[in-house]
Amino acid sequence: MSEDNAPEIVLALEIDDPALADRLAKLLGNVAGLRLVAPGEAAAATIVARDPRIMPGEIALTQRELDVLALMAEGASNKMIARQLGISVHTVKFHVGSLLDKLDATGRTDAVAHAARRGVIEL
Amino acid sequence: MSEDNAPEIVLALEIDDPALADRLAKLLGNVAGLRLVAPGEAAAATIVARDPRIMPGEIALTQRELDVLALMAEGASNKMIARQLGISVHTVKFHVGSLLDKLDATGRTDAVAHAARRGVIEL
DNA sequence: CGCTGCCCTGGCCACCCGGCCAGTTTCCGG
DNA sequence: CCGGAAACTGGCCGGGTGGCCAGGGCAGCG
Repeated sequence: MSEDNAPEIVLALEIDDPALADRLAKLLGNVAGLRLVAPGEAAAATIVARDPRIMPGEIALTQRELDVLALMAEGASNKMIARQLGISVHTVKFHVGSLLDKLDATGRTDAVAHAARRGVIEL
Repeated sequence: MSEDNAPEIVLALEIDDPALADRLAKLLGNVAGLRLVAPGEAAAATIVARDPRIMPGEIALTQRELDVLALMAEGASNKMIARQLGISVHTVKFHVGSLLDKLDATGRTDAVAHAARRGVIEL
């Protein structure tokens, strides 16, 4: 009593591997209630290539470092971060230094990029 | 002669909306050749919530700006970028300035973050 | 031929960044 | 009680960054 009134779920397929994409398209094409996206159409969900959750070697960041990192990703300067967190610029630099170290980055831009790549933050 | 020997495709589900996730899980559970991921298992593909292709308002970046942007995302300094592209630091600054303008960013870190968000570059 | 856009370069300067030194407090576990 | 880790603060300084000024060349277009 709930299957028939639910609208179709529109799925987009974003797979580089042609073989896998083809098999998925075949399999999903036969499922009632499911439909693959039409060109230009907005999809409810997308099937992407590989599992983004596998990230071996979790980075151990302290809470404060995460705070600083998040603001860095917003493009905030050290001064802005200091104001935002209610701490001194020196302390911000201290945490940024730790982040550069832990994330193996050469600068704040590199740090944000690395963090985003490893799933530590979400852009 | 090719269907039966193909291994099952393991799919991970990463949907915030519980209702949508539930409906998808039900639908996909009945499909032969498909299997949802087991906890801790690596998936061949993942179903994510939104359609990543919706990015209204394409940013018009010149080729040179894309070059500079890519190197910026790698954490390269202006001097490094200049060496890499065989141009002067001043020219790099010029392109960086244009990027900050077009991407509506306050600094190079912000520019990379914005570009990544809008799909201009891939981290 | 002018106009426009892109690419390139120089100098100058205020500010920011990252790395170095030093110190403090708090809290948790051995 | 005495580490150790985390958080916090200060000064100093070389180099990086971003914004401003000024130019130049070279392609395509009306």
